[in-house]
Amino acid sequence: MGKEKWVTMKDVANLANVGTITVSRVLRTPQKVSEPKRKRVLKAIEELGYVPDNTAGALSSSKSRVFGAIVSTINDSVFAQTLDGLSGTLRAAGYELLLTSTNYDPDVEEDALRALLARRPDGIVLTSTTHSAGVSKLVESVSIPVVEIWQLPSTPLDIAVGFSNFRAGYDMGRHLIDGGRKNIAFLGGHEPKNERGCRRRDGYIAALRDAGMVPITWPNEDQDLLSGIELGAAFFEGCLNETPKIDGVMCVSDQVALGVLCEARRRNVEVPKDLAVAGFGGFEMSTQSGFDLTTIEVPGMEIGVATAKAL
Amino acid sequence: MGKEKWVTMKDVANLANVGTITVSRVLRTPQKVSEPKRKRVLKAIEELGYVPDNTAGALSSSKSRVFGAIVSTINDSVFAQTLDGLSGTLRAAGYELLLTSTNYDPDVEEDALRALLARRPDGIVLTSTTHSAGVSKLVESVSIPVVEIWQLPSTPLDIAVGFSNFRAGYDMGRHLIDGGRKNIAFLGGHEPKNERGCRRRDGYIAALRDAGMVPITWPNEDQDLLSGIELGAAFFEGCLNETPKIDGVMCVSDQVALGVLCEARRRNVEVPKDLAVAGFGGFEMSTQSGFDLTTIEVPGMEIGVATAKAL
DNA sequence: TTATTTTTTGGTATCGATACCATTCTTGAT
DNA sequence: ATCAAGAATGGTATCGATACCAAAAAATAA
Repeated sequence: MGKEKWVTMKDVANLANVGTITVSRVLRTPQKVSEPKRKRVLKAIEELGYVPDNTAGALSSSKSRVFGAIVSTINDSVFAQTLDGLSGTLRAAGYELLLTSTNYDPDVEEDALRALLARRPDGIVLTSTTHSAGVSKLVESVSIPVVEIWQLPSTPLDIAVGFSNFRAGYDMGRHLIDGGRKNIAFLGGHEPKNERGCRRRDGYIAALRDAGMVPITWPNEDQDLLSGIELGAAFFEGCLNETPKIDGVMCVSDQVALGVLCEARRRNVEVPKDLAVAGFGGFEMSTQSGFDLTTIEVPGMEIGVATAKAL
Repeated sequence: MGKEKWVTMKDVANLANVGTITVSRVLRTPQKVSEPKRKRVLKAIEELGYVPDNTAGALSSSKSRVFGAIVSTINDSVFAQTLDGLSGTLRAAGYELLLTSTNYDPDVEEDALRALLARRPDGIVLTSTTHSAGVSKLVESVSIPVVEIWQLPSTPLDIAVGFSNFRAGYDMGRHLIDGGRKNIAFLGGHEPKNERGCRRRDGYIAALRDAGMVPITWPNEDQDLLSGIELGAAFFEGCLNETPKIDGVMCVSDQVALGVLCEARRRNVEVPKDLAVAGFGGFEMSTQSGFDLTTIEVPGMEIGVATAKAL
């Protein structure tokens, strides 16, 4: 067993002695079918173990009940939260999520988008806001909702759900300044691939400039590595070597911030007395006791849910 | 702009002055089409911005080029790694990943599976190994490959890729015993929903029994909360109150282990002098300096890749 | 009772691409 | 020059569900 063909709607219709269309209606608009027939059909479905074929349905109704999402990486707790929220909400509404990750590679984005569009999704979620010309063109030629999340772009393609990274960076900068820190550095975020991180850095720079302070950023060369704990430690080390009097650091992410905390401990730098550390992301660890880490929490779940509703 | 219908294969065929089937061949089996025609077709595709409709293709060829995955949660770095590997490998081969998360709820699994099957995927990936009768029945009636990952089940449904959680728990238990620890506790893992964690605990228990030691587990009541850092701290606190002489703890996950480390720091318990801490998962943080945490790394990426290859 | 509306039901065309078969065009061998 | 074998190409049926329209049945009004 297990090698038979799929049971079709016709099989169900035959067994229940009704037209195929009636079976379709039992599944999509049950209120339009009379009680006795509906029961017969449901019984037949149960008996045959019928599983509807959505690809066929999508073809004729041009409603695939699938949403496509393109994320830079799944391996990031905040993205993951967003996706969990998105996927849960969508499934509750009878939709499924088709997921693709690009690993921060914009070239991949276009391919991924093509592949996604080939499935004729009812909507698309993008998590980056700098798009190649090809991507923009594709998106424009499509008549389905496109939601950009995680950063409010200046020129949204269609719909956007999220928050301003610039603003987040600015606010955190102010927070440290208000806390009396004199030499505040920003770690990470020079990677041109991480658009959102760069925006936060820009916000930080603006905050310091507005306060008449000198921004210190590290690293200042193009950097291929993604943010991680090890990187955080390395960044901090490098930054300290250059500017030893740092008393506050703001990190592009919580992971980097944790790296800084580790390195600080190793060097016997007391947090928060000698050093204030700020992160970003609301990574679970950060909010837990034992660490003096200020962080900006991102309501990932909420963003996911809001996105789903927007669609 | 943006509101027209989709360009179809026929449009392309007309423009290029060939039959629709030729267009199809240019995309699927280019070597069967002569050079000049192929060029004409490609040019027409480019010009019209044609994006093939895979739902239609899936219908006629019964090959959807989509794989379905059901995971308990995306919000777990190891799952995320696995999914990243899986998705990347699949996309390279021209497949897409349809993702669903169940939040550890077995009732949801069956619904999710149904919804997935409705898309007629070419294969399915499951990350739990205890299935409801409905799930098993569905899987058996299907003639596509089903891969169970992350735990080797005693009676695999179809294909299984992964490792033995029991063995992992046993080995870690031995490791602590060999390290000279006398009072080793296992934290977490009593949640009946987390099958894999329970297996690791069983392994731990077996290791201690084999060494003539008394296993200590905590908590011992059913526990709905999932593993997290905060929980780790709470577990450790509770466990210490009951059995103060603990000198080694083994945690169901790295998150829990980190919680223990935080709590230990707060109580001035020195790690690893007074206390050895072991985790599970290869969570990035764990392997980083600043913490004396032994962990079992799970090659998530490799599992993902291996799974993709198995399909 | 008859006319009229409303509900229920089924037939048939259709969505867009691919499988299968038939046809035409090459190319090389005899 | 003639034929065979193979490559290139197109026509048509098909996948399984839904849209659309028409027919039948039931309910309501006159």
